[in-house]
Amino acid sequence: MDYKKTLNLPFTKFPMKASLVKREPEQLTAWEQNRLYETIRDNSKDREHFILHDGPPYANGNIHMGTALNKILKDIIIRSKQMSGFNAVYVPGWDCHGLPIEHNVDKELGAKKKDVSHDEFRKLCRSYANKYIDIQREEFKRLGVMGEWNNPYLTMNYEYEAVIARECGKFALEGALFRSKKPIYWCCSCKTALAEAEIEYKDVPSPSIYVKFPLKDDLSQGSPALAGKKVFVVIWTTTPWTIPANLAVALHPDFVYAAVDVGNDEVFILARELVESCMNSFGISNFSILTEIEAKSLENKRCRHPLYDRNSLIILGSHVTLEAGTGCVHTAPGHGQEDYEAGLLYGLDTYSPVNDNGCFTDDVEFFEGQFVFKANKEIVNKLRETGALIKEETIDHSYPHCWRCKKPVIFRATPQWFIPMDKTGLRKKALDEIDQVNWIPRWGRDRIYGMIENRPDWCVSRQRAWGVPIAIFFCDKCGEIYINQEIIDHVYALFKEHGADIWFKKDTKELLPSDAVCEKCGNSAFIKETDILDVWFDSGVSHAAVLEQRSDLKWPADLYLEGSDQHRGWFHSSLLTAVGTRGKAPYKSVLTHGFVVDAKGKKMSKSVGNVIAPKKIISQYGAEILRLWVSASDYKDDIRISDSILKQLTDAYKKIRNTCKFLLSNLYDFDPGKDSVLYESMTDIDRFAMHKLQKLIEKTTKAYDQFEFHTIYHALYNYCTLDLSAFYLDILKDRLYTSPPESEERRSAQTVMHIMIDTVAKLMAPILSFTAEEIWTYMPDRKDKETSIHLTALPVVSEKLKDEELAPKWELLLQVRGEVTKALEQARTAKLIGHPLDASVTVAASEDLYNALYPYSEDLKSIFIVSQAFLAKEETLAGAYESNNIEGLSILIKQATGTKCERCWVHDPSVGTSSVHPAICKRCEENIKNL
RNA sequence: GGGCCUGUAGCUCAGUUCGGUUAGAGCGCACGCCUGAUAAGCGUGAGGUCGAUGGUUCAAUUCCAUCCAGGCCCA
Repeated sequence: MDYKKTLNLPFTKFPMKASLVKREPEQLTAWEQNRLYETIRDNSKDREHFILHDGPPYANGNIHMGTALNKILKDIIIRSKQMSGFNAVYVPGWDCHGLPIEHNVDKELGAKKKDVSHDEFRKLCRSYANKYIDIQREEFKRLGVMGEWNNPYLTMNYEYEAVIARECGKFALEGALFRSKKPIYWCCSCKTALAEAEIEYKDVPSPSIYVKFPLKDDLSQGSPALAGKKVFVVIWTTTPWTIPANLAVALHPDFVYAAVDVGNDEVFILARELVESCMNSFGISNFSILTEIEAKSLENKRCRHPLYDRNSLIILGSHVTLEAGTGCVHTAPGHGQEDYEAGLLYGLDTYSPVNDNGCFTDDVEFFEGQFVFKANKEIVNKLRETGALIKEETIDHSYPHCWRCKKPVIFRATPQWFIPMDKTGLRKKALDEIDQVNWIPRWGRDRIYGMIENRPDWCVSRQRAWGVPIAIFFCDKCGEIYINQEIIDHVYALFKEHGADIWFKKDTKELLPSDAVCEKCGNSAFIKETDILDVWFDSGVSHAAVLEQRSDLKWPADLYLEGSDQHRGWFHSSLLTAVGTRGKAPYKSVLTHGFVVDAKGKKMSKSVGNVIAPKKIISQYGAEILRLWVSASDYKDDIRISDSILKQLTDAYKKIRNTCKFLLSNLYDFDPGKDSVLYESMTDIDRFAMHKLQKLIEKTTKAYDQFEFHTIYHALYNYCTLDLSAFYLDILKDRLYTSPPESEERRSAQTVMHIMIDTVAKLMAPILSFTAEEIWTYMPDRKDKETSIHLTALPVVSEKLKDEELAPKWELLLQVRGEVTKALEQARTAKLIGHPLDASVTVAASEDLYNALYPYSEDLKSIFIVSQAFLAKEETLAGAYESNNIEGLSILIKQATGTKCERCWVHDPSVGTSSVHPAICKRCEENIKNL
C-alpha cells in the first residue's frame, strides 16, 4: 500500500519562485484598479494624522540610488504609521525651478537661444521640468511607493508660485529683506552673473606682484625696535586690477608676524614663517628680523593705500594661509568672497568700482574707463612709479572662466537681496526652535545648530530666468522698498491665476496701484525687481505652500526625512522661512539618512564608474529586493550596495518567502473560523511558539516606532530561520503530516501557523509590500478578511499569549537540543546513523537538569526529531558525547530499535506487529483507521 | 583647512550607555545528512590582534589623545 496518500502533505498554489520583475508591475496595476490608495484614505479619514512632508527632489534626470533610498524609507514609514492607526497622507513633491533646468534647456537650444524670448524660455523650462516629473513619478511608483501621485505638489504650480511670492513679501513687510552689494562671478563679455556651476577653471598666466603698504599708525610703543623706521605691510596678489578697490590687509589671528629690517630704514611686516622665502624672492640678502609681532596687536591699525590718499585697514581673518604670498592678504571686499566676508565683520564698504563691461568707473583715478584685465599693466606701472612695487613676475595658476564664452570672469559686487539673520532676530529664534525639534540621530541637532549659528545673511536673489521673481517694488529715487499687505495680496492673486510669468510680462505700473507713492521720499516712480529667488526659498516654503494649503495635511509636519546634506539645504531653508514668518519650526522631528556608497564605502561617481542605477536592480531583482536592502541597512550611516549584498538579500528574501510558503501550504484544509483551537487547549510547544511570536511583535513594532528598520529585518529573518524553519516547523512536520486531518493536535498546529502567517505578513507589509500582499491573497478565507493587507493594522502584542514561565523551560530544552544535534552529528560522521530518525537518544543529566527535563520526557523524541529518546539521571554512559556547554550533560546515540515505519519514517518496535498493516507503526495504524 | 559623522568576522547587523569571565547572531563558505517545504529542508565546522598607535587603569573593543581610511557640508 502507498501510505504517502494517507498523509496530509503540504499543498499551496503560492509559487516558490517570486518572479518579482514580472509580478510587481501586475500588482501595481491591480492596486490602481482596485483604488487601494483611495480606499485607505477613505477608511482612515477620521483618524489622527501622521504627516511626513516630502522634500522635493529636483525635476531633472532619472532617479538614482539616493532618491530611491529616500523614497523607500519614506514609504516604509508611511505604511507603518498607516498600519499603526494613523491617517498617513503622503503628498510627494518636485522642485522645479532653478539653474540646472535652465542650463539644460540652454544646451538643448544651442545657437537658437538668442531668438528665444524670456517668456518662451520660461515655458521651455516648465515643459522640461514636466517631462522629468513624469519620468520620476513612474520610477517612484515602480518602487512601490504609495502616495498622491495624481496630485503632487510642484514648486512651479501657479498657486505654489503665488505662495513663494507671498512668503517673500512677508519678509519684506517685516523689514526682513534688504538690498546690499555682494561680489558674484561676472562675465564681462556676456554681461551676466554666473553661478558656481557655470564656472570652468583653466590654468592661465597671471601677473604676480608684491606691494608694500606704508603703515600710518605708530608701532613703537609695543615694539620699540621700530621707532623711527618706515614700516610697511607687504601683500601679494595676482589681480593687480583689484588694488584700486583695496580697503584692507588681512592677517591670520594665530600667525606670528615679523618686522624685517631690509635696509634704508625700511621695515617690512610679513608672516615670520615666510620671511626667508620672500626675502629670497625679493633678492634681499641683507636683512634682519627686528622683532616679532602678534597679529592681534596689529588689528585695526591703519595703512595708507599705495595709490590713493585713503586708509587700508589691518584686519584679521582665518582664511589667510601660509601657502603662498606673505601671510598679509590684500583685501578688496567688492572683488572676492572671502574679502567680502572679512569686510563685513569690520564694517568695510563692498567697494566695486567696475561696470557691467568690466571697465573701471569714473571713481577710479588714473584708470577710469579701462578694461580691468588691460589695466593690470598700467596699475603695476603706477605702483612702480610710487615705489610701492617690490617685485613683479608672472605665474601660472587656475583661474575661473565663463562656461559659455570661455573668457576669464571677474568677481564683482552687485546689488543683491538679503534676508538678515540678526536684524530681526531670525538667527536667535531659529536656534531656539532647533531645540524644540526631535533630531534623529541626535547629532543632527549639532550639525544644523552650528550652521545656523555661523551662517551669513541669506542672499536670496539670483540673476536668472527660471524661477519666481522677488516680487518687490522699490523707489526709483531713494531705493526704499514699497510694500504693504495689499500689494502682497494683489501679487498673490495675480500669480495664482497667471503664474509668476505675469511679473515679467506686465509693466511696473500695471502691477502697482496707481496712487502708489514712496513713503520715504514722496516719489511715485518705482522699479520692479526682476531678480528671481534662490530655489532654496522655493522649496523652503513648502510648509506654507503644501502643509497649510491642503486641508488633508497639517502644520507643522510630524516628520521631515532627507539625506544628511539637507542640514544645509531643505531642513535649513524650511526652518528659516518658517521661523521668519511663523516663529516656529515647520517640523516636529527630522530624520536623516546617509549616502549610498559602493562595496568599499566609496561614493558613487560617473568618473570612477561605480554607479549602480535603481533601474538595473529593479529589472534584475525586483523593487522588493531594493526595499529589503533599505530595510536591512542602518541608514543613519552611509549605506553600501554591491552585487554580493544584493545576492545576500535575494537569499534572505527567498528564505522568508519559502517559510511563508510552507506555512501557507499546511493551511490548505484549514478554516480559521471553524477549525481554530483555543489557546487553552494547546500543548506547551504550541504555546511556546505563540510566546515567541509575541516577542517578535514586541520587537518589531517597537522598532517601527523608532524607525529602526534594520532591527525588523534581522528579527523577522532570524525568526523565520531559527524559530520557525530550524525549530518549530521542523518539529511540527510529523504532527501535521501523520495525524488525522481534523485531529485536535493537527488543528492546534494549524491554528498557530495561521496566526503566524497572518502576523508575519502584516509585520513585513510596510517593507515587503508586494510579497505581503501576495501572501495575503493565498491565506485561508475568513469572515471580514480585508481585501488587501494594506488595509489591515500591524499586530499588537497579546499579553495573554505570552508565557514568561514557560519560555525559560523551552529555552533550556533548546539548549539541550543543540547538544543533541552535536551528538547526532558525531554519530553521523561515524556512519552510525544518517537521518536523525535512525537514532535513539539517551540523555544523561545532572539532577537539576534531569528534573527540568523530566516533565517533557515523552516529548523529547519529537523535539529532537529522533525515533526514541530516553532520560537518565546522573549516569555515565559509555561512549557518550559529553557536552562542553551544559554541565553534567552527556548524550549517547544508538541506532533506533525496531523497523522504520513506511508511513511516518519513525523506527518503532510496533512495525510488523499488525496483520493488516505490517509496514507501519501502531500510531500510524491508529491514525489511518478513520480515513 | 574647518564643522558633523562612521570604522566589530567575506557580507548585513548585535554588544561596549555607567571599562571586567573564552566578543555574539544570521548569511556566505567548507563538510555532511535528507529527498514528504525539493532550483527546497536539516545539521556540524572553520572565520574577528573589535581601523592604527600612544595614554589613563589592576584591567580597554568599550574612556582620552593622535593618526589612518571613508562620508556629508563648508572653505
